[in-house]
Amino acid sequence: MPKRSECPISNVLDHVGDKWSLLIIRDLMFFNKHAYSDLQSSDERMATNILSSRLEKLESDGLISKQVDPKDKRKKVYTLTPAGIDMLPILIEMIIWSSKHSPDLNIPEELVARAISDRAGLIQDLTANLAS
Amino acid sequence: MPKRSECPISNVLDHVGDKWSLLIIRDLMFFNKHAYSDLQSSDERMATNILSSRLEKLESDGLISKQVDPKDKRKKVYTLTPAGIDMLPILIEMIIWSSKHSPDLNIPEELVARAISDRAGLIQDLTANLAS
DNA sequence: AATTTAACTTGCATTTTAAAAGTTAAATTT
DNA sequence: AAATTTAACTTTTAAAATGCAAGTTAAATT
Repeated sequence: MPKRSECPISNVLDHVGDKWSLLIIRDLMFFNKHAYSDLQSSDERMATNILSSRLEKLESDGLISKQVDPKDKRKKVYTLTPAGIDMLPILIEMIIWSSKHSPDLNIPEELVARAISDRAGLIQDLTANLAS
Repeated sequence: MPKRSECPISNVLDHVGDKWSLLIIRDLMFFNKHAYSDLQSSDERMATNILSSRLEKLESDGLISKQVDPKDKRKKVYTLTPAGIDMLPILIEMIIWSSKHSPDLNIPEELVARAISDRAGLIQDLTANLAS
């Protein structure tokens, strides 16, 4: 996706403005998924060709990186780059929005509680965990 | 878009997970645009049929509302609902992300500075402005 | 050596998008 | 009052993206 404007919001959407990319980032961030098959087995059931094309774009956009698993060379290990990790605050605000406006969803209550009462601490902890 | 899962992030994407919807919300939120023609004239140049379909979905999702302008009955006035206003923190985090990772963009420096140093105050002020 | 697993790619039908032109009702101009 | 312009769309059609199923390849396991 070419740059559509100078707008910082439009810019983020140029990277992750679709139904799937942020779910990949979510899985890498919150669920410790690192393999292609892990990502494919999420509840939203992304088609394999779409997953493939999104991983390719996220990697070329610098949000994720891909390495061969040294223990099993069939496997690829997908991880977030610093730019990908920095999407975390956006995801947290989405969680907060849904907890307020879609109370019908099954959202871990303690996560929401901490996101609201200790946002900075939560971001700090999750970021530290991802860096390691 | 039907609900894809119980995930709060997926849920937000079900509402605004495309390249355009959040730009409409941005224009209503930051640029005081309220008319169809205003929205169409943004830098990103959304096609008129897409704008129309997105406005329809955002309204049926409860993020915006539409009224006839009493002063000029040709005009419709689009405004954010409380749920739409509550997307603000998500947009702010996007601005912060872009300021950090796409420094080539022309982002109002004072906005970014305040978003970082006085997030709560900024949200408070913008929200108050939108409520009126 | 044969089978299974992981990570994809390919082919094709369906859906969505984009670009351009057309429609309708209300307001403005002549 | 009639003609023109404006605002908000809708329609049409081609191009692109999506979704589903099946197929491929290399590495690991049996």
